[in-house]
Amino acid sequence: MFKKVLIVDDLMSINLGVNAMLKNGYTQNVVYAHYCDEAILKLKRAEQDGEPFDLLITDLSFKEDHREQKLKNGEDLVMTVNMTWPDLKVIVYSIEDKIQRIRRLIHQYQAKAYVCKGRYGLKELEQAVAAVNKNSTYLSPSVETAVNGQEVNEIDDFDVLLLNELALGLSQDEISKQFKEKKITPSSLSSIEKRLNKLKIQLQANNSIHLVAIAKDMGII
Amino acid sequence: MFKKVLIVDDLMSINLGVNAMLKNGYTQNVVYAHYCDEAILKLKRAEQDGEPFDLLITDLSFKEDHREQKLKNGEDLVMTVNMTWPDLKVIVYSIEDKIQRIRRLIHQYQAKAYVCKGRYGLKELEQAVAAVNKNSTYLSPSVETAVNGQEVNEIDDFDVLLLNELALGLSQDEISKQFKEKKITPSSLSSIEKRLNKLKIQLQANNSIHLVAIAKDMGII
DNA sequence: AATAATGTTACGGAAACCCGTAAGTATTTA
DNA sequence: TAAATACTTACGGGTTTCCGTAACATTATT
Repeated sequence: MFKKVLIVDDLMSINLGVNAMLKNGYTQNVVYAHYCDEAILKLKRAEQDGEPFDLLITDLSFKEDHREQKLKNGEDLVMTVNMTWPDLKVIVYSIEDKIQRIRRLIHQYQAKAYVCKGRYGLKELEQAVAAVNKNSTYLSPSVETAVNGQEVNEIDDFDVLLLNELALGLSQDEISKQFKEKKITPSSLSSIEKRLNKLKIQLQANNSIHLVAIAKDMGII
Repeated sequence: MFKKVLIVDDLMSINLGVNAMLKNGYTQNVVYAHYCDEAILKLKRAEQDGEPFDLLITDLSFKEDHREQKLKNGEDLVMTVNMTWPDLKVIVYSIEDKIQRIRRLIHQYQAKAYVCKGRYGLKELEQAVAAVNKNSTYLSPSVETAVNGQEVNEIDDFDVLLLNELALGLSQDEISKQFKEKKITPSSLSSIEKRLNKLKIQLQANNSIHLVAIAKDMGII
């Protein structure tokens, strides 16, 4: 049983199903938030009142709105939550299926479960809640192997940064200079070439354009 | 009033809300399909039985499955429907917000309405159904201006083809040769360079990598 | 401490890209 | 039909990328 559960999702229709499931044996106290910023506020308030949440279920993608939001998406939210309330258990429930992003959520931001919205989404979410309730973790079968599989990729932060700059239209020379200014190593043109070459082999890209296209498809950038 | 409505969407939870809305004054006969191929079968069957559908509401993105599907996504479905049953009215209801794709759906495949899933999605969908019922059309406010606005872009099929080949990792020279084989004009390296140059100016890209990244973000490819 | 292994930087030449100019071809307009 | 316009192709040369080789620096191993 959970004492208090916070659900963050801007699409009402989905909340309904989740709510029914939770009320059916897992908790009596379900609170909703439709924006990430709103979620943070409710978490803070609950903490101040001495009745903190012990489970957070959140989507990843939120439609933008007229209201300015500090946290633009679920990944920002999970990151912030992990830094501020490291003990709060987090389940991500999203249509998103970019492996790299899911990896980040699980390994870097300590999310306890990741469930793909889909045909069997609700059923899987129920299993996820049960698992987290028992201090275990859960991953949708469709992403399980991909996330826990041996680190075939080994794409680190530097690689991601590099790919991002490339996708922003900077030349390799410009990236080199920029890295030197920001004291990011390695920064030589040669090293950048070498790193891109490694990535091209890993991701089986013919050239830099192909590389960025693949990286975008995989959700690395 | 509609005689028969087909809803295509693999996420049950969303269908519930839509169903409630429709039954509330628009139709008595709502049928569901969870796969695009299944939708086609039901459309054919209904036609054979002399009781064809007169409204189709569909999502765009479908999770893949163990079952092999000919039509992979909603865009394929809308295209096929438009070719096979040009009189069947189509409403697209999706989280997707890539302008170029929506443009294609409306102008090329004759979809009657496009509604963004979101905070006010159900409300907007209701307006869309009402509009289509009166032989009108409907677009979510958030995409309305973008779709109907003067063709700022002017990006044609050739441009899209070109960008696609580029994103697949072909060099400009390879693309030129391929176009010559396939009798696609213009095919000279020079023309391809020129066209890419035009696109870089239009989309404000620094180089080809940047160009492909932008095109992917905009949903052009 | 010496060696090995890995990571970073440097350099040179071939290939690809970028960009301007201009000639040739097709279409439109007067 | 002739002139004007737009489109396609060709070419040259500077820039960037690509790829191999190799020197230098740092870390790990024995």
